[in-house]
Amino acid sequence: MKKYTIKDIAQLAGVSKGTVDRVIHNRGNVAKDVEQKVRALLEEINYQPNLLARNLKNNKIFNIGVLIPDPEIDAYWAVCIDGINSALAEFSAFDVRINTFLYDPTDTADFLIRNEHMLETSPDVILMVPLFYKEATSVLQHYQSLNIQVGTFNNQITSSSASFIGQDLYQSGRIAAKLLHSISKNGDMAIIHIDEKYKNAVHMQEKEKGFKSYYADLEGFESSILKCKIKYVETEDKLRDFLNAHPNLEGIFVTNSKAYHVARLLEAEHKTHIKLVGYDLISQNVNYLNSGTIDFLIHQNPRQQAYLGLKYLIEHLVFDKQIPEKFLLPIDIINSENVTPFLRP
Amino acid sequence: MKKYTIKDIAQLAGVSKGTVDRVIHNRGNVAKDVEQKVRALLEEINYQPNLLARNLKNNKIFNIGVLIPDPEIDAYWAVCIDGINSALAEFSAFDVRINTFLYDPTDTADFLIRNEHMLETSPDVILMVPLFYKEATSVLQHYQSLNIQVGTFNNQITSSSASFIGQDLYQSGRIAAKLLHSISKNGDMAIIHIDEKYKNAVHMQEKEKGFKSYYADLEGFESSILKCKIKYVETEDKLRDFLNAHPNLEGIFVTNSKAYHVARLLEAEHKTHIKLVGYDLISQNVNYLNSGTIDFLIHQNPRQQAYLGLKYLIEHLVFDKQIPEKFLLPIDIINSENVTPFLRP
DNA sequence: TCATAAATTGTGCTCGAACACAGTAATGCG
DNA sequence: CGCATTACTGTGTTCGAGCACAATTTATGA
Repeated sequence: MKKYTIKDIAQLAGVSKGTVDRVIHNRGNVAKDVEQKVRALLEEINYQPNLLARNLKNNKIFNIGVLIPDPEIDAYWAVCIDGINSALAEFSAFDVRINTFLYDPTDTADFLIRNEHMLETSPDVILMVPLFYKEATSVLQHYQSLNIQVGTFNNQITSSSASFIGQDLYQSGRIAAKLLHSISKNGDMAIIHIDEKYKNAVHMQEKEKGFKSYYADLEGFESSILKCKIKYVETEDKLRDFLNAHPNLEGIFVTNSKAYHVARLLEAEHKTHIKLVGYDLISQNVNYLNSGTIDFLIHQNPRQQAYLGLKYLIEHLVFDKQIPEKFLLPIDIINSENVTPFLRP
Repeated sequence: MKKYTIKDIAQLAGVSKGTVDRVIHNRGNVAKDVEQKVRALLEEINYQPNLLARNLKNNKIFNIGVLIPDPEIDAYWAVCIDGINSALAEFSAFDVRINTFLYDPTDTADFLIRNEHMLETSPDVILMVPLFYKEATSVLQHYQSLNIQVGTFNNQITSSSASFIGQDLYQSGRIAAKLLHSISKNGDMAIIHIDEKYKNAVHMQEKEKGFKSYYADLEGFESSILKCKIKYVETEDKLRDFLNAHPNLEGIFVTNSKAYHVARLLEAEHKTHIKLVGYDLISQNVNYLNSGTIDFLIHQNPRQQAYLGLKYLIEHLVFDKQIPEKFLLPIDIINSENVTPFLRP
């Protein structure tokens, strides 16, 4: 009934706990027959070391480096801080310290600078959002050569061996399509990419592919899928032109968190009959969700991504647990009626 | 930088660790001035005991009793077992044992019998699904008098002080209404209660209220909200009659996991144009979701409910953490495109 | 004043794993 | 054979909290 300890096994094998310990850690200096005997016993009773005792002894202060975009510059990242704090609170029993470094999500140079700063704190493991593919790739490679475990979220750097937590972007595009299809069957559909200052091109392309694949699979869909790329600065005018140029438009899919720009325009132009699906529960979007101009939002759950990322790293440090190489969160569909619980900290 | 230990505080206060320990645990026998001094120090440096060390010493085997409906009788509960196992795996570092007792969800007497069996294992804490209000109330009262902490999920027994994890049923009714409203605007709506053998009447009523409240808040909704109560045994015929009696029906809301019965009939009667929203990701429902006959399912997340319930109890036992009195999970909207990740174990 | 009780404080052991180091047995070699 | 080297094994300390018990100081009463 009670859990077996090293002492128990030593007794059963008729040796001392030192010997059992040597076997467990493959530290040699054990006679072959004794080793086999002990190993057989360990196997038989499925010995699990007491992690509390192990960790009590190795009472190391773990230092975790966190490198994420600055929420002051893009509010999307604010909830990540919550997620990180949740994970920290959960493991407050252990001596885990974090150093958070915020970088400007519009500035690749800043990313590299902050990364240098982080490196100076000599972190044991690292959690980061690798927004910039090229820069992140080399940075991640560097960490691999330093043998520092890195967890990433939001953006997957496929060239790297770092663990990743995020969502299936292709599938989320399909979900958007399914939602638009279920609320407006006949007219044209538009995919609108509103460019952010930093390159999220891969993100948006994946979503577009998913969106298109849904309609391609559909039998009997006669209307067309339009596409519109807009630079952040020219949003208003170009969007208005686009809307006027396509009077048959019935649904719009905005591939990032900027759906509120479209919503604002739809209200101004009295075209709120056009269905609108976007991403992310930032306050501007939620307002338009509640007013009915945005119909659905897809929740990328950055809070949970950060939380899980940190949790996996801590459990790896503290309990030697394996970090899943890739974990895709379920994709939440949000409308005005279920949004509230998703907003709480 | 390093975490403070009792020894550190003792040194700072110029006393022995025994005295500090007495202050921390209010065990008295400490001079008033010394106590104040130590207390001030504890406050100042925000002393947090090393939970590893604490738990290493108190190496007690915790015994958790779990009382839930038998998944063999109602498959809905199968995922709860997964959730429980997840929580156990997460805390495998601690000596936490569970004894699971499965009761027949159609049989109040069986609930009481299994409860007796559980009681015989003298559990430290209990996790249960209190399906039957009357029986559960008295059982919970008994546990309260025995000073055994109980966590409940799925069904809230308002008369009890046991902690509860579940969902806002009223709100989930509103969500169903919003979904149906967004995919079919003009025709009549029906709320269908398919009676299960056990009384989930409160559940279904709350959902109905929420559903109605959504349409009541709506301006310019002219059609009617119909209602249909069906006993499990008479499903087919009565449903068919109901459908034929209401040719203007455009949407159906099934208030429990039995939407697949309606879906089967809709397919048989070639009335799949009628929109259908139901509950729970059981395989029959998921099949109809994928075939398109069910449009949305609302996910009550029983797996997460069980997981969280057990997690809270374990953290209470192991870390003395407070158990939230009531925790309402966010309500997930599921369609055919986002269902897959929600099904994994 | 001194014995004794009461109040207060300090010491030392425990939990289980990890590891350093001491101890013992076996073998090699001149 | 004797001494050294290797091969193996056992002992004891550490981590931090908790608690029993010993030790010390202070108060009380005759």
